[in-house]
Amino acid sequence: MTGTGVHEDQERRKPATIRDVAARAGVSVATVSNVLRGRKASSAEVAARVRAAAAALAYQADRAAAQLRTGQTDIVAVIVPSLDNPFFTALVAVIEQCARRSRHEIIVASAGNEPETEATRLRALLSWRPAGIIILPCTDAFETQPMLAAAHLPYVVLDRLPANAGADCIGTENADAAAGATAHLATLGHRSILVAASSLALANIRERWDGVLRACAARDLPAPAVLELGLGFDTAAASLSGWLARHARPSAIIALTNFTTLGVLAFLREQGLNVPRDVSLVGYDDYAWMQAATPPVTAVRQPVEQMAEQAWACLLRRIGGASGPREEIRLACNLQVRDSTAPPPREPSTKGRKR
Amino acid sequence: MTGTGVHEDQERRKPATIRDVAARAGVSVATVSNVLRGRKASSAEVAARVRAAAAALAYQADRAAAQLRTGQTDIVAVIVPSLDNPFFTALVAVIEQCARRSRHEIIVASAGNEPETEATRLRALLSWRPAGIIILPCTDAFETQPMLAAAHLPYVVLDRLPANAGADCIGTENADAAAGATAHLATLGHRSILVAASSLALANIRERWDGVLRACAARDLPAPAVLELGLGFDTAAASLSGWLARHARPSAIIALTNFTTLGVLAFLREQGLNVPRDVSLVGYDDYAWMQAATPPVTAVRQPVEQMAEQAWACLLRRIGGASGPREEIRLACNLQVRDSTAPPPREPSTKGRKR
DNA sequence: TTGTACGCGTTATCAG
DNA sequence: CTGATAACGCGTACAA
Repeated sequence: MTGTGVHEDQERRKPATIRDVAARAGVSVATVSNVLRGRKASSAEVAARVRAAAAALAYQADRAAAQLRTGQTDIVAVIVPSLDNPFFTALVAVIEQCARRSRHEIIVASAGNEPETEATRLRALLSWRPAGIIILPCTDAFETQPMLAAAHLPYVVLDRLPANAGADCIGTENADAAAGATAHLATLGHRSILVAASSLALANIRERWDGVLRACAARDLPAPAVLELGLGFDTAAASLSGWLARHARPSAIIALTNFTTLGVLAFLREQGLNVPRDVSLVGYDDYAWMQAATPPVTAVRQPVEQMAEQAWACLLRRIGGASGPREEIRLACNLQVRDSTAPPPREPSTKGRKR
Repeated sequence: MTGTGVHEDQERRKPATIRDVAARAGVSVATVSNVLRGRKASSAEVAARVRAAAAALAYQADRAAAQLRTGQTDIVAVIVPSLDNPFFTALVAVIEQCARRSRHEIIVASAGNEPETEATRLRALLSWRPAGIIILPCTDAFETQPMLAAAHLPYVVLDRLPANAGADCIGTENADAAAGATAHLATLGHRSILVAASSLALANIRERWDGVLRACAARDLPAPAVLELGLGFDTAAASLSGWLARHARPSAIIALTNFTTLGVLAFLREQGLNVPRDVSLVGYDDYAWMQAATPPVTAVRQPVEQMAEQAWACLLRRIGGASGPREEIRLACNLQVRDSTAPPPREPSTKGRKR
C-alpha cells in the first residue's frame, strides 16, 4: 500500500528515548542518565545493563532536550564571507579539527559576501544558542557587530579586522607581509611595480597596499600603481588588459589575494607574457597549485593553521570565562620565494629609469 | 570588580524567552507564538504590540525548545570525507545554497578520511535529529551504512557510490568520462599512456580506470600502466619518479583526481619535462587554477553544481515522503580541452610502435 | 485569546 | 551509597 519499494526500511521511526532505555534495562531514567554521563556512580552490574540497553537501542541523547535542560551547549558557530574561497574553507577545516579535539560541535554559515545575508545567517545561528562565535566579517563596516554584542556571548573576529570589532581579533601582519614582498622585488631591481588588489574597501587589502607603499618609500622607489580587480577571479583579465592599454607594462606585479593571483596569472598567459622573464609575479596565499605551476609562484604564505588555532584558543578562553581586555593578535606571514620572480628585463625598466 | 576590561558587555546574559515577550506585550505566550509564527490570526493591534516587544528584546525562539516540542527539524546533516579537498568543499558550498533556498539548516562534519571518525561523527550528527543526511562515504565499504539504516531517516549517497548504498545515489559517469579523456589522447596519436590514480580501492577511481581500459581496448591500444599515488598530493612526485626510473616515459598521463593532477604537474615540472611537448596531460576536476596554469590544463570537468543540486532535490523528495524504489543518478562529465594535450613527441612514441 | 499539557533529558530531592 | 521520583527548561498546539 504505502511504498513497496526498497525504501521500506527508511520510514520515519522515532529514535529511542531515555525512557526506552530505562525500561529495557529495568531501571529509572535517572540511573540511565547517571550511568551514561558518568555523574553519579552506579553498581557495575546496573551500569552494564544500562549500557547494553543503550547500545541495543542505538540510543543517543537528543541534543535539543539536553541543551534545553542544561542551558548550555557545546556548539560554536562559524560565519565566513563565502565558502567558494579556499582560504576560508581552509580556515574552517582547521577550526573543525580544533572543535573535535575539545569536544565541540561547529555549525558553519556563509554570508555569500553580502552584509544582509550575514545578518540573516547570524540571526539563524544565534537561535542555536551557541557557546561562542567565530566570525569573518564580509565587510569592514561589520554591520552585524551590534547584533553580536547584543547577544552577549563570546565571539572572536578572524582575518578581517574591522575598527569596531568589539572583541578579540586574530589577523595577520598584512602590511609587513606586503612590504616583504615588495622588498623582495626591489632587491631584484624592480622599480615599476603594479599592485593587483581585490578591493581597497577591505581593511586587509588596504593594509597590504600600505605595506607596499611603505616599502617603496623606504627605498625611494616610485609609488606603484594599484588596480582593483574585484572579488571574483574571472573579471581580472579584462581589467588588467584595459589598464595595460593605457600604461607602460610594469616589470613586476604583486597580487594581494589568491583570486587576484589567479587572475593575473591567467591574464599574463593570455597575453603571451613569460613569467618571470617579461614580468615577475608575487602571489598571495600559498596553495598546492602554486608549487605545481610553471613556474612555481613566489607567494606570501598566511599562517592559516595558526590563525584558526589562535582564534579557537582565544574563543575557548572567553567561553571559559576569561575577562581580560580584548586582545588583538597579528600573526606573521612569510614569503615563499620560488621561480616567478627574477630581475627585471633590460628594456622596459631602463626606459623608465629617469622617471 | 569582575573584569574591568572591554569585555564587560560580553558577560553571559540569558536571551529573552517567549515569556519575556508575552509579559512585555501584555499577552499570553500562546499569542506570542501565534503572532510570530503566523499560525492563528490575531488582531492587528495585538500583533503589532507583540512584534514590537519581540523586536525590543531581540527575541529569537530557541531552536532546542521548538524542535523538542514539534519533533521535527529543518536540519540536514552533511558528512564528507575531508574538508581539505576543494572538490568536497565545492559540493558543500552548493548544498549550503540549496539549503538556504528551501529554508533548511545544514550541519557539516568531516570524516577525516577515516571510517572510524566517520562513524563517530555520524553518531554525533544523529543527535541533532536531522530531517535527512547527505553522505559521501570515505570508503567503498561504507561502514556506516548499517548505522544510517538503523536511524530510519532519509539519506542520499553522493559522489562515492558503494555497492551497499541502500538509498538514493548521485554520482558521475566515471567510466565514460575517463574513456573520453583516453579517446582524446588516442585521437592525438598517443599509444603509451600512464594513468595516475589516487587509490584503486575507491569505486570511483576503479570506474575511471575501467573507462580508460575500455577506450584503449576499443582502439587496440596497449593497456596503459596505472600508478596509485595516494590521497595527498605531496607523495605523488616520489612515486612517479620511482616508477619512471624503471619504465619508459609515457607520451601522455591521465590523472584521475584533482590531487593527482597537481602531483603529476609538480613532478613533470621538477623533472624539467615540458607539457605538452614531452608529455601530454589530462587532469581531473576543473578548477580555476587549471585555466591559469601554463599551459592551461585539459581536464575532465565534473558537474559539481548538478551533483549537489540533484542530491538535494532527491533528499527533499524523500523527506517529503516519496517512497518509490531507490534511484541511482549518474551525471555526465565533459572534457575541457585546453593546451596540455598535443600529439606525442616523435622519438619515444615511435620506439614502441611495433609493441 | 488564553491556559496548560506535552516533549525529553537532567538534576535536585528523597527513599531505601 | 544506590536508585527512584518529580520538577524544570521553553516553545507549541489543543482545548477551553
